[in-house]
Amino acid sequence: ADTANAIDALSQEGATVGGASTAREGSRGKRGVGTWEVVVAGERKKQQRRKKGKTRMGSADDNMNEDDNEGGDEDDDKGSGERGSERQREHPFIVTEPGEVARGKKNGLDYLFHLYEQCRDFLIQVQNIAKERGEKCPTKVTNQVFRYAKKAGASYINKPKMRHYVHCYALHCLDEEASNALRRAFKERGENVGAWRQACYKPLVALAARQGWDIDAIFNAHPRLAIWYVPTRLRQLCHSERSNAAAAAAAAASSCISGGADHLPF
Amino acid sequence: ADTANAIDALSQEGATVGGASTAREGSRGKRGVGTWEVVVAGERKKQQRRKKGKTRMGSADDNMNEDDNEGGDEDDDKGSGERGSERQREHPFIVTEPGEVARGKKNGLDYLFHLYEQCRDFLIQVQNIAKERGEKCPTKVTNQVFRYAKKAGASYINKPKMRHYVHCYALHCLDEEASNALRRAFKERGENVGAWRQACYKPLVALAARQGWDIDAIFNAHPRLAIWYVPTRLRQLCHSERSNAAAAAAAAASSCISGGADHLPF
DNA sequence: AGAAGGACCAGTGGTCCGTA
DNA sequence: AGAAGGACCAGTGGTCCGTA
Repeated sequence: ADTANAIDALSQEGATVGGASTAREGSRGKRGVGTWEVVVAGERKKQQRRKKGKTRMGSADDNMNEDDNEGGDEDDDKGSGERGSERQREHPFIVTEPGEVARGKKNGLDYLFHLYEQCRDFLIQVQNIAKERGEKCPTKVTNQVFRYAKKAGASYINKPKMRHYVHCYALHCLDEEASNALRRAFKERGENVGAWRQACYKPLVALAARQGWDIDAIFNAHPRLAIWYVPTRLRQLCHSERSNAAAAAAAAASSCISGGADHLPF
Repeated sequence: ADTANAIDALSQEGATVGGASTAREGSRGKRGVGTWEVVVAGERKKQQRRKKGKTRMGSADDNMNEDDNEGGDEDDDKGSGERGSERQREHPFIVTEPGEVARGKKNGLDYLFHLYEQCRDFLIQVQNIAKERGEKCPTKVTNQVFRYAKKAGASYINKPKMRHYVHCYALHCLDEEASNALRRAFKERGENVGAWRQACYKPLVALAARQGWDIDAIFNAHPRLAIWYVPTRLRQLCHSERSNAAAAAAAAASSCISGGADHLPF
């Protein structure tokens, strides 16, 4: 449901930002999640692939039949212009409301969340290949999945970025209302993405408090979230907040037992 | 049930092999699974600990309160004899019947399986510490667990050994009748441990065939087995055997359809 | 300044092979 | 020879910090 929503939002963004985007649509559209990529590709220069010496073999991320290397239905690394040019970075994110299109050289939060859905698609593909081959099958988005995504042409997906915003995606999955409200509030106040990202922790910790503090269980209970590692920072916040809550509860109980606040006041 | 059985068997073995074993019983017995260790310790020389330069901090395997470093209720590394002597290896395993005591400088298979139960105990301790501290909590017997076991004094537990025999333990868990029968047969024929170990694969693959070939699901469905990684070799055997079975089934269907065996006979 | 991501690092899963 | 396990190695999870 929200995936379709995100794609809708971006197809608009595509119309707004687009331009030279149709050129790569053929090769990118194959995976069925092509709409977003086109937009970004419109701004992105040809990436130079940095092949290391060794060619690893035998894992699900290799031997992607002909989707790898552009399949030949388009110009590939050598043979076209812009050979020496560095790959452009993705546009930075800005805080957008749900459904809102980012203007200028920016990306919106619907697009951010859509990247998580794409990673899920890539994971499912890696899992299917692994099962077919009788190899061990990842349950999480691992390095292997990021490598697979890159080989599949989704060069705008990378581990540091995805890990950076996992807890934001978690809030979006677990309490979309709260997530949407937070986005609107931070957009209104003109906050930057970093501030919004920081603010996502608090409602998540509150949610964990209501559900017994087990943040791993909370992630695992949600099918789209279960494939993501719980971020260290979120785990730490839940832990220390639980300790605080327990200490406060103990203090309250103690003051109750002693019949007032005049006995061991800390 | 079978753990108690194993411990019974060993307390006999202790009486047989024992001797200088009581000396370490105090420090080893703490964990409640001390009986086996005593036997082995009777033959083992003081181990010299090889402390590497860096002292890692902050994980559940560190800071074992005073169980570490022998707690001072006995002589520790420095200060007693046998300082320079190398640690003795464990006695090699021999094929024993269920309940049978290994004679001489050998260990029996009940003892082998007991080591898996001990690892499980160590995992549970590591998990409890991790939960307490709000750190990520292992679901499998990881390097961290082996490190913890070593620090807890169980120096006879090591990763290569445990991984080597996992599938033997799996058969013991999943079909104890078949496992026992195999042990008796191989003991009778005077086979060595390597031959018995190899032979454990076949009944496991047959069991997997009956349950839809998903060896991961089979491991995960068993509470004591779920904490062990599926051995690569076992996974490979299940995969290739499934392929063979599928090919055979296809050939049978094909010969059925063609009404005989005169059409594409391979 | 705020942000994206290449690249590094400590510790992992896996098991080989020098050892006894 | 058969077997135990120290120690190595490729690829992991995690994220810093040089880059734009």
